[in-house]
Amino acid sequence: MNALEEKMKQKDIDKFREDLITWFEREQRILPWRENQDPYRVWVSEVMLQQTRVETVIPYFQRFVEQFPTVRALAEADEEKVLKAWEGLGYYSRVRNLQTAVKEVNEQYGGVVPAEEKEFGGLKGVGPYTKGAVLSIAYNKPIPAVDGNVMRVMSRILSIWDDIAKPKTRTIFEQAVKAFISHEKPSEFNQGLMELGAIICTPKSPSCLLCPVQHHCSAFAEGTERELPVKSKKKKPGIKTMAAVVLTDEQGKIYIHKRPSKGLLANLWEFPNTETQKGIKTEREQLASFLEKDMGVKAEIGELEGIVEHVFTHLVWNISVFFGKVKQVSDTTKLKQVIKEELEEYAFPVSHQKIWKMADSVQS
DNA sequence: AAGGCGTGGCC
DNA sequence: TGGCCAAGCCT
Repeated sequence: MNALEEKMKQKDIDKFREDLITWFEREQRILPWRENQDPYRVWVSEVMLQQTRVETVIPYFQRFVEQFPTVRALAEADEEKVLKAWEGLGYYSRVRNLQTAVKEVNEQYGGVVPAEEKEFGGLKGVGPYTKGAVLSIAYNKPIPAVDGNVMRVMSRILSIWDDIAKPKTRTIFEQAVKAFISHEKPSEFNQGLMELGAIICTPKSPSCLLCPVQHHCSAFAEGTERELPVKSKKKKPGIKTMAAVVLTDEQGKIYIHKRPSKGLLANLWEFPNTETQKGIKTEREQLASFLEKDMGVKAEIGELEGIVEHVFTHLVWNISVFFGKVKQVSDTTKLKQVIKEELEEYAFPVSHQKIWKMADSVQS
């Protein structure tokens, strides 16, 4: 008898599976990516839903699949437009990886999303969760799709006290789901686990009295549902002080900068900015020096207009915002000059949208 | 293994 | 209001 069978007998597993699927088929939410089983649409939705709430994703998903309806459309699109469609969703490497992967599907698999685990799972940005989710939902493959919901639900069902913040723990849940998953309706089973986690088996205050698998739940029986899952805490983010400038010239052109292709907010656009140090030089002096040495423009910088704070998962930016007038531009400047109306064609992170909003409200 | 990588909503 | 999260992946 293995560890899982000690927790639940095969007969009870059969009943759990049936109860879950019946509930899902009756209670599932109507969502745009559930209109059909198009593997491409399912894939896009799963990537958008990584670490992101359903309500946030819905409008992005609708616009995205309208603009890029097929693998081929996305594969052939300009990265600039793709990033713009993702603007505000966060974790921008997701969409750059998705486009990389879709290009490979277009070229290596004739535009058809591969249904084989090794092929699909080998694509950029497709990890163990996304692989299981897309292949089960779109192709009815009985492959586990273990996300945060599934770990929460199953930790309670089976009373699993391993720390879900540890990468290794996910494999424990994959083994459990392998034993539980329906081979007749793997799509409904996987989605049912996630839907249950989203609607009933919620993190803070689970609705156990409404739960379709309450009588299968070890945590409910023991009254420990609010203590599970166990999740260790992350350290709190450090703070970076920065100075940014909204630069214009006599023709009213605005000067913007493209971020590097790796790292934070890769390939997005921003207003020229630099990290500042407390000490000898003022922020204005540090900014002016940065513009001349690193950006190739000489400018007159005005008084401090305000401060923008932006909180990332792992980092806080405190940005002092200035306005500046460009006096001289080097041939090798790293800044792009655009008119106000063109700004909307470029993808900016929310932090820099806040900077523009501050500038725009002061000017008008 | 642990940390980088966004954002908005909730209490 | 600051901490915690929400359908993870990459290095």
